[in-house]
Amino acid sequence: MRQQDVFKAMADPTRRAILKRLQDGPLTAGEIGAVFDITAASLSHHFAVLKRADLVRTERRGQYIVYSLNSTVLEDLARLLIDLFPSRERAGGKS
Amino acid sequence: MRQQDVFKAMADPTRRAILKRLQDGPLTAGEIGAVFDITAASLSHHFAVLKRADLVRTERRGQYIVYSLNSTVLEDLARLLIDLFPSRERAGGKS
DNA sequence: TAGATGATTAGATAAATTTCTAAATATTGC
DNA sequence: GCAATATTTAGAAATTTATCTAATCATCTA
Repeated sequence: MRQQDVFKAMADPTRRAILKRLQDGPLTAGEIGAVFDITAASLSHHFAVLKRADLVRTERRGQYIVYSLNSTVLEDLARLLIDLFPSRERAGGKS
Repeated sequence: MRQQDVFKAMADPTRRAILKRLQDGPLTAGEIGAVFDITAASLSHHFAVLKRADLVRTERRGQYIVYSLNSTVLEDLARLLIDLFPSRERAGGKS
């Protein structure tokens, strides 16, 4: 996981909304974009950022491109945050 | 938690490094900055961003200002990410 | 009170980001 | 092959961000 790419990707509200839309299953680019007041080109840029962070996977299906959530990266990110918690100095070194 | 502020704050590598430095306990601005190749002014900007996100708390101690980690926001953020996991459609609606 | 030290604020600049329009690419179906 | 549809790429404009220097504010100590 390229930490920087993932945090950068998560820093934009539109991209977080895209991920949320993908929670319930894969969607085509058009289906995702339908609810955003933004051009398809801008959407496509956001998809590229999410792909670079490996937060989404793509699969072409005929004319369409289907996006799906890659939750393992979300999991890694959550773990990383938890690892930032203050280490209560118990014997055995920093947890 | 202002989601946007928190994600924005986490998107910068210097700020993440600052948080990491605070894992083992509070530090003054100067102590934190000592390991970064950056001016005190720039550091101060980063502190402001972290404070706005409520990721750090400050306390003046004489000449110094002591920064400490506010882990509850990290916890909230981790939970938020976990809640983005695909909802395996079990009876009872989305988890 | 002055000088020194720690830290923030103000203002400027360079780089990155978001968004747009227009053009290009991929695929379907006639 | 051509037109229509779905999506991405290219290039430009506006905004935001990270950084710097210089100036200011707060506190300590002599």
